[in-house]
Formats: sequence, C-alpha cells, structure tokens
Amino acid sequence: MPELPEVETVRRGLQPAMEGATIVRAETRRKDLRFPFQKDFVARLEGQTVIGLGRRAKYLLADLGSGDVLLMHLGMSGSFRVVEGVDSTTPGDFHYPRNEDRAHDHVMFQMSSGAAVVFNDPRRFGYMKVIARKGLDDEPLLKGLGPEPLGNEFDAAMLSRSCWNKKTSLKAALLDQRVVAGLGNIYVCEALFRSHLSPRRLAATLATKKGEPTDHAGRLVEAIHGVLNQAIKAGGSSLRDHRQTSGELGYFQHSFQVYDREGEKCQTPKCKGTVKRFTQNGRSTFWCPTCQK
DNA sequence: CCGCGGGCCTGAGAGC
DNA sequence: TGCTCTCAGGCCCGCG
Repeated sequence: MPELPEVETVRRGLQPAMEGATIVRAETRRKDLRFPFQKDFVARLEGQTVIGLGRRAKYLLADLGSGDVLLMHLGMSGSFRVVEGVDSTTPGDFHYPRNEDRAHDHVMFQMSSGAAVVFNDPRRFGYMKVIARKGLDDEPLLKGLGPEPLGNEFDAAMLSRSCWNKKTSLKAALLDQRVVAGLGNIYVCEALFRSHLSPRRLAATLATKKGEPTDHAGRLVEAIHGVLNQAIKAGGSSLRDHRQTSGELGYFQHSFQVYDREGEKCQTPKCKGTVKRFTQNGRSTFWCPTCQK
C-alpha cells in the first residue's frame, strides 16, 4: 500500500498521540509480522517516552528516551489507528467498537496521552524492530537507501548520476530504493506521466555521455516533487487499505492521471492518446504511449 | 556487483 | 451462491 505520501500522512497522524507521550503498555497479538518480533521487543518499549516521530523513505522511526529507535514499516497493507480516550490495561483488549473486525490488529501501544495506537496489517508484510540509535547508520534495512525525494540533495544532477550507468528501464530505476527512497508503483507511474517520459526509456538516458543531467532529469525531479507534495496534501491515496490514523480515507486517488486508469483518455492537453497498461518487472505500469517518450 | 523473478500473505473482484 | 483465478501502494533473497 503505502508509499512516501501515505507514510508521511500516517506519521503526521500519529504525532499528536505519540510525541512527548510515554508507552505505558505495548502488546503484540502474534509472534511475528513479516519477521518474528524480537524477544525483548515489548520490554524495550514499555516505559519509554517517544521523543520524536520521524520518517525515512517508507519507514517510520520513533525516537525513544532510552536511546533506542522503534522502526516501523507498513508493508503493503499496514495501517495505524489512533483511538482517543482509552486507558487499556487489560491484555488483549484493544478497546474499540466491538463490531469492528479485529482479526488483523497485531500491535497496540497504550500511550500516556490516553490514546491507544493500533497497528493493523492483513497481509503482514509490515514489520517493527527496535534498534539502538547509535547503530542506526549500520542498520541493514536502512543502509542502502538513496536520497529522500523531497530532500535538498535530491536534484537533477544527483538523479542522473545514479542512473547514468544503469542497464535497466527508467521505471525500474525509480522503483529502486537505492536510487531514490520512498517512491512506489503509483507515484512512479504518475511522475513519469507528468514528465512525459516513457517508463521503457533506459534510465541512463537521464544523463549525457559526460554524466551531465539531461533536461529529462530536471523535468522528472520536478514531477516527483509535484506529485508527492500534492499527494501528501490529500492525505495520500486510498485504494484498498490506506487510511489516515483517524480512519478517514486519503483522496489523492481521485487525482491519478494514469495509475489504475487503463483505457481512459489521456489527460495531457491536446493529446489524443489512451492510457495503456503493461507488466514491467512483474508490476503493472500505466502510461500514455502517445505523449510519454 | 547488478538485474530479474519468486515468494511472502490475505482479501477483493471478475468470470464461470 | 460459490468456486477458481488474478491481482494488489513492498521488499528480501537467491539465481545467473
């Protein structure tokens, strides 16, 4: 599910409930998500104050008073819900309406703010891990990540530099978290459409033979900035699973121009093309062959 | 080292 | 209605 805008939306939703509050009680309702929970997972969380809640690529990072960091990934179907005004002291009792489906609520944090933070993940591709803050730079999950697409260091020069020797398509390069960290299938399709670049184009064509950025690279960076910022403003995209922590849907899916719009007329002014779909590296690519070159 | 395809899970929706 | 098949916002791993 979640790409950078969805994760950022979740972070902003969790912030008021978690930042400055203490994790009074932590509970896991099964022994694993994508990976088994660490044996000391709960022990390292309980009693700890959340100093700050940050994001790196599609990871959420909660800074704890102990010097640990709680790392959280939503996988494909993970979501968080904040239930206000709850003081859940009974194990297994997550205190929400009894008629709600609780089958996939896997983790709960009872915060001293009086909010319960509940992690739900039907497919269980998500995961959580507690690591020492000083080991953050060596953490394998984070180590290979490329630049933040909305960060200062991500620009046309940087993008073309990491693409000039790639043997693969532009689509695959943008999905590669080592090139830029936080994009997924939706926003790659949308950014390529906005910059009129073909997903089939060789990634290396973002650079000249001398390694200078072509104007394609500049257009693409602008498109990535634009689509991510707009999606964050809209609270992300809700196709199946994504929810804001309030339970509200995001609404950027209504602004998709190509993703999930196979067969529709291309929205580029004056373009007579139709949105097509094909499979690239095992994933659906949506694009307009008429105006994306 | 790089790029690709398989696999991990469950659920929704299409087609029969 | 109910079965079977395909597909889904991600990413690790093993192969060539």
